[in-house]
Amino acid sequence: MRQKRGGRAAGVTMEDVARVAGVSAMTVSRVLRQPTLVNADLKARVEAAIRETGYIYNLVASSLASQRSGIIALILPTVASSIFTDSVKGVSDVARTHAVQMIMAETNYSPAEEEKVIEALLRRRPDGFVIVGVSHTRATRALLEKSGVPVVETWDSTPTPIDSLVGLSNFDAMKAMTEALVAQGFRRIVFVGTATPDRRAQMRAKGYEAGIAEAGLGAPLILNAGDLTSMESGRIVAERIAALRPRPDAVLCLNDVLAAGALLAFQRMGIAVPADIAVAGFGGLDFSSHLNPSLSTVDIPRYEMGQKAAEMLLGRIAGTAAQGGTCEMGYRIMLRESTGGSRPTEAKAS
Amino acid sequence: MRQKRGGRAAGVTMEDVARVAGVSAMTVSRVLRQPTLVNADLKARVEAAIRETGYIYNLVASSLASQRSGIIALILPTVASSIFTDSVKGVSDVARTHAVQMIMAETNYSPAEEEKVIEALLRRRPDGFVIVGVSHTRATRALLEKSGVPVVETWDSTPTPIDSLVGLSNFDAMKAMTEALVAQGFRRIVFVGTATPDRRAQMRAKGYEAGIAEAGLGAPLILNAGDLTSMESGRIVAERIAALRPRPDAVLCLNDVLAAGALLAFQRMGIAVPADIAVAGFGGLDFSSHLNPSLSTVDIPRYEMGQKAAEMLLGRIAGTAAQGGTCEMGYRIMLRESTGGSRPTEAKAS
DNA sequence: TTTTTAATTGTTAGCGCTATCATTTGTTAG
DNA sequence: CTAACAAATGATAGCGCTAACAATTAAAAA
Repeated sequence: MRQKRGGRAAGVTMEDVARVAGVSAMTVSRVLRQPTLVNADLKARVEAAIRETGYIYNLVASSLASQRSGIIALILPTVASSIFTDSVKGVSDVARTHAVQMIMAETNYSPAEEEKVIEALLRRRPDGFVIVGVSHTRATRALLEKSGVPVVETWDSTPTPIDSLVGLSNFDAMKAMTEALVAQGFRRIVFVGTATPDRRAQMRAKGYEAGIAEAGLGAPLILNAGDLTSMESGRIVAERIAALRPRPDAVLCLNDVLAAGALLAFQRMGIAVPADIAVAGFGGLDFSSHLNPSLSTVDIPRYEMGQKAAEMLLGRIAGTAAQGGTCEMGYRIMLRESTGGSRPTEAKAS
Repeated sequence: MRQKRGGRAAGVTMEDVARVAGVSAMTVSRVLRQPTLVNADLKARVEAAIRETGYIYNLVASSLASQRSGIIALILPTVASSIFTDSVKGVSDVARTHAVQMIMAETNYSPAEEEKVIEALLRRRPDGFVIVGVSHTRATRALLEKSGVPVVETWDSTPTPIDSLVGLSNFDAMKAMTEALVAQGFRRIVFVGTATPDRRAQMRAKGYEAGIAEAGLGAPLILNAGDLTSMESGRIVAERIAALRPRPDAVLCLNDVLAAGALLAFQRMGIAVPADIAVAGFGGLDFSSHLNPSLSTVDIPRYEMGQKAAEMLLGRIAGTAAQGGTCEMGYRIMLRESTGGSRPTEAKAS
């Protein structure tokens, strides 16, 4: 530790290592970043000096000098939800293998907050963004476009991504599930959404409506579970549904968490699933298949979406991928016990 | 956009803003960081210039110059687990209100990986660390101590923290739950742990053993659920337990995920919970209270632990808190239907 | 042997900010 | 009216690294 400029303590620098190894700082830098360019003996000497001094490379200085932060930013609606954790892991795993660090921020499903969060992250000069969702404020889009930072949007679909897209058609997927329920013989299918005006949620609701309309089942019936996606919300909505007359024969939920909450609440009320009422969810979360009865759901490749998005982003950063790249992910309709399909019926899409 | 040094494109800098506003760069910096030191007119002029130029503050340069990154690092065993998401949110919420960004990394329950991860994060010069767990390699500890970066450990307890601690006694908590089960009349209580040699897991197992020993119930019985904590592991272990003769009358699991997996598996096998066998978990996860029967568990203040850890860390960073600060969090034994307590019995601790 | 070329290392000049001190201007006290 | 002080702004010198180029040396070609 040396004292510098007004007594500020500083750690070991590359210069210190260079002095110990008897080389220039640039050579130390090369050993760390392009070791093949350095003669083996010198390299060994430098590595010994690094160990001896306990030097820790300073990525802050490196980022400033190289104009590359080695950080990718991940923007999601919320970090405290089992729905996105697998996608986070997908991004994180890919990032790690490429020696890139990931920094996360949440928008709470609000485009305005998203704008703030993205602006804040831009100050760190990330090399790229993975953003969940395709619905942004005009300013957010302008900000990202002006910054010139590669962006991959995901978990939704659009013909006009900011940059690149790992798409998922929430509309198609939910419509397919609705059709599957109709095919199973259900006629009074109620949809459970949220009050939050989130595009992905809306697309799922619309998919349901389209499925109902095409089946000629009359007016769709949508209930909102409140702002929060939680089992508790599912429970509360289940109570409202139980009071409906005539009672629906199936409940299709925006996601598996709501569906599980509803399913368990019905059971607690003495309403048999699926005998009295069927329940289906969306998301293919791990616990769905373990419930009794097992929960029918739309399985989506959450981990793979994160993975794919990160790979695409790294391609854009490296310059090997062109702007406008798009990749549509599929989904699988998993009909399980909660909708009467006792054998694991599976339909594949895309 | 200007072209500089070999055609590299550069964005708007503070210098550009200063020129437009007709002030020095230093004044722009002050407007952004210590606005009270700047005359109101000038401030307005600078702010206008910022808007006009679309300037985005560069935290990389700021970090280098100020020796403060405005980043806190959070080290956890895994990001893809519902167990830690609330703690993450706790840290993240506090960080946000202090204009600090959080960067996360996972260790996969491996001290060796933790060492690597911490070294990698140290390169970003974070202002502090929140680390889940108190068990580290010698090198990790040395690294952190040498770096002089404030550290708050959490989710476990120790008399010798690296720096500060937001503690949780896994031993006490699990022992208390064991005693509660004994008090409910259970006599053949089996414990389900994991094969992973994780200190928190071990402490819980020891807590169970101590509870069994003190109750004079003979030899403890521990089964390992495999490496992964998942409902599937719980299911598999439940099958092994169902085959035991004489059959245990209660199953105490390392965490709620395993417990839920076991509970649901028992039901599927036609083994009634709690009539044939009781089940209890650990963690107080959201879904536990929604299961049928509702799952008895040890509720721990996950969100608050994250919050407290972050607050403590920020205090250390600001220099208002001394090293060695410790804060022990409590737990609550939640006896619910899965152990026969139909009324919500609650015992508080600490 | 001399020239050309490649491989290796070093030198220089920043990257875009901020700590520190110096300077200027305005206020208050003597 | 001037000295003494406070408040507001600016000038300077880095923070610790790397891009770009220069210099040196060794190997290959002529």
